[in-house]
Amino acid sequence: MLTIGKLGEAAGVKVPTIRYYEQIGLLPEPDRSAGNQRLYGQSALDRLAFIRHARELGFPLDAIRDLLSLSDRPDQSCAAADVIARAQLAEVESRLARLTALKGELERMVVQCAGGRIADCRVIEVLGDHSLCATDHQHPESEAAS
Amino acid sequence: MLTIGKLGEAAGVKVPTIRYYEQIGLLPEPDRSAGNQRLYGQSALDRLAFIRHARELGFPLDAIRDLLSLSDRPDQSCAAADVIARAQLAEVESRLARLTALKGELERMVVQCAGGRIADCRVIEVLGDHSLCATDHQHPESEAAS
DNA sequence: CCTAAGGTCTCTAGTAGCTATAGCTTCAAG
DNA sequence: CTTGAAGCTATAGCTACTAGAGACCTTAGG
Repeated sequence: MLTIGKLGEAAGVKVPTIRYYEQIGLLPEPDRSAGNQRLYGQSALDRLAFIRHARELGFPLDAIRDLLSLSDRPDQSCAAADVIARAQLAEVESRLARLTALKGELERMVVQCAGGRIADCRVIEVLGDHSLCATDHQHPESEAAS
Repeated sequence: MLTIGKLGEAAGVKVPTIRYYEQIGLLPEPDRSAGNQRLYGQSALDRLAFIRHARELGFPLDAIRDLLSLSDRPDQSCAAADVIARAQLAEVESRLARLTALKGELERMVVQCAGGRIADCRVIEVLGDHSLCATDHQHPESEAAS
């Protein structure tokens, strides 16, 4: 049996994050010690490692919730899991495309900056005038994972 | 003079977002009509367009705040602006690298899924076992822009 | 001049995915 | 037995907005 600290260490997840996952129902409420401290077994560790790995791959918690409930029913079709993974892949690809365009624009901007006064600064100028841009860079929307 | 709706339309920014920018001090408090409605002039439009463009390029609001105050002092060196832009470029490059790794992993995962039962699903299996991964994909941290 | 529609006002709360703080209790080592 | 680390709950904060409630203003048509 692991305390929450040991569990976090084993799974590479911070302690408050584990409590947060429990709070939002991603992890079941564990048994408690006589002194009311959480105690976890192997299944909690497996589940938390799964969550962490999916987070690393950028899956949102809602998708992870679905994936977890799928993995709890091993006999069903994996089509649903495939759909979720493909959606995540599409999301990553679209973010990649936007970021690539941004990178080009930022590079152009930085390279052209001659290092003089603000009044001549290419960075400030480009920011103030979108028509100086090569692309139509639409907002890079994204998402985090710790 | 523009109402907040016209300003938003002209700059491509939603009305509540403009009020939000005012609230956090990115935009100055504008004059008001007799009926207490905000009225904006050209300078507000320029400033808002600058902000929008910088957001599209992924700059965080704090960086935009700095860039705006730099652009208000045209005679100073643009070194500081250059630093901010280069930091943003570095951030974008690092996100790109992480996303590229994620994309590879997700592709591997999806391609290997044979479409059978959950118990055999490569997607679920890989998520549950990080050692099946090719890379050490560290968390993709990111950031949004509308 | 009146009315109706649509724009604007303020304020509050919600989103994702945590992180941080305060003030307490429990546990393990010495 | 004491002390310091680790745990507990509860609340608030982070980014950058978005959504909603309920009231007020503005303007075009009749």
